[in-house]
Order: sequence, then C-alpha cells, then structure tokens
Amino acid sequence: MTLSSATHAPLKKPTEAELEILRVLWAKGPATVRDIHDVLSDTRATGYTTVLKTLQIMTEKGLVEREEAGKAHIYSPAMREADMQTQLLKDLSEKLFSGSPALLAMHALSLQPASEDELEQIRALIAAKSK
Amino acid sequence: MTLSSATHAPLKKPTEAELEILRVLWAKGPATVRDIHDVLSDTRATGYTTVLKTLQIMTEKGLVEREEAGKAHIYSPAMREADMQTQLLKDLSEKLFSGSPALLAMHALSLQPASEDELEQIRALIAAKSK
DNA sequence: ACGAGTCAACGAAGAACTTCGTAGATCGTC
DNA sequence: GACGATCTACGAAGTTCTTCGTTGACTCGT
Repeated sequence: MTLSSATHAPLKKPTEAELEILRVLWAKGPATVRDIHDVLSDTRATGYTTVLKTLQIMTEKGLVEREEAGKAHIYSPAMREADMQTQLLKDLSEKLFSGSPALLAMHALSLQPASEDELEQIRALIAAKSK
Repeated sequence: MTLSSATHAPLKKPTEAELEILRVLWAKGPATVRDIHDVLSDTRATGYTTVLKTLQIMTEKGLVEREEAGKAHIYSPAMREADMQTQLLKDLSEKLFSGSPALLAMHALSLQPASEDELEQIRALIAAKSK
C-alpha cells in the first residue's frame, strides 16, 4: 500500500536535463516554456518541444508545478534550491563518503582555494557546532 | 576525429549500478565476479550474470581493469576512490553550487552534527589554507 | 573420459531518458 | 471570420541502463 498524498509528491532525483531546467527556474523564478528555452538555447542547441516535453514529465514527477493561466503555462520549481542541494549532498555522501557529510565537506574543502570570506564563514559554522 | 588512446580511457561518470560495484572493489580490493556478486546479493537481489554484464561494460568504459588469469577474471577499479570522490564533487559543485566547492562544503557541514574529531580536522584544514 | 559445477560471452527485453516532428487548439489582428 | 503566430499535447524514434536467460567452454573429481 503505497500512500502518497496528492499534495506532496514523493520527491524524485532529477535527471541531467531536468536539473538544467530547475536551475533556470531557480535563477529566474516562474517561467514559461518559451522563457526557459530562450535561456537554455544560449548555451546549447535544444528544441522548443524538447523543453516542453521535459517540463510535462517533470510535472508528472512533481518536480515542478504548473499554473495553467492563459495560453502559455507557467512553471515553478516544486522544491527550493537549498532543499535540492541538501538532497543531492545526502545522496552523494551516502554513496561515496560512508554517509558522512563531514567527510564530504573535508574533501570538498581540499579541492579548491576558498576565499578568505568563505574560510571565515566556515570557521563560524564550526565554532557554532562545537559549542 | 575522436582520438582516444587505447591505454587511457577518457573517464566517464559511473551509473548507479556501476558505482555500487566500484564501492565493493574499493572496499575489498581486486575481485572476481563471484566475489562481487556475493557481496551485493547480501543487500539486494541481483543475478550473477547481471553483475558479469555490468563489469564487461565497465571494462569497455575503462572504469575497471581486468586480468584474465585462469578461468575467473579478476577486476580492479581503474580509479582510486579519492579521485572518484573528487570528480563527483566537482560535478555536483558545478551543477548546483555555482562551481564553488567551498559553498558545497558549507552546506554539507550544516547538514549533520560532525564529531569533535572531524571538527578539529576541518579547523586544521582551514588553518592551513588561510596560512 | 564423463558428468557436475563454474565461468565468460552474447543477445534480447524492458525501463528510463532525450529528442523532436506533427497535429490540433488558441490568440491577436486585419 | 480568416490568417499567421504561438502554444500544448501526443507519439515515436534513438540511446543508455539494467536485467537475465542461454550457450559454449573449461575444470575437477571419480
């Protein structure tokens, strides 16, 4: 008995193409297929109906929500960017860092020169955590 | 003109099933199909030939290397776990953290209570960076 | 040397993902 | 009210991923 209310979709991991669309929506806010396609076609060659189809699938999956006002539908992300970040970080930490976000964070820190600002923020975070 | 030498495969992102197999190889070292299947079938129902087929594909992709000594072949990961961690972290940071591993790290740190040991290591890391 | 067990190779089927062509509905303008 | 532009919906094709059944080869013990 798989119960999942109509209001809350059971959250699914987005595919590559879906994530690209979500990024546009997070950056620009609610948008039509045309809006999204215009942004995406700056970077890569992509057909209008391809974007449309993907958005239809994303609606079924519950990744976006659609307002059907007027002729062109308006799409919004169903999840905040921060929540998606959390979800994918947890996923990656489970698959590749023994389920430890801290280990993951350490590896990420060792990757790149962080700015002094960033380092300061991290210090603050740690200070707060160690109490 | 796609040139790619026979020796160095151009490294490809592993799929879910492939990553599971790699995790076994990183944990146990070089192993046969039987070894890997035994480990995996503890967790989930999976057929022997499924594992075999996946390993054959992974060999083509250059994700694993195969030594054909005796009857059963012996597979090893083509990439160290740390390098895969780096690769996937960079990928995620580009897709979802404006290309900033530091931002990613901060988000990861905010996810979970880290142990005092971990916090100490992170402090050390930061100290080294800010010099 | 025969039979049971184990192995790699192959092919095929089904699912998910990506792409896009075509058709039909709708809106604005003249 | 008809034309052109724009939109959604639908379906189909191609690719990748996952799964596994079957086949033929090899090995070991008797």
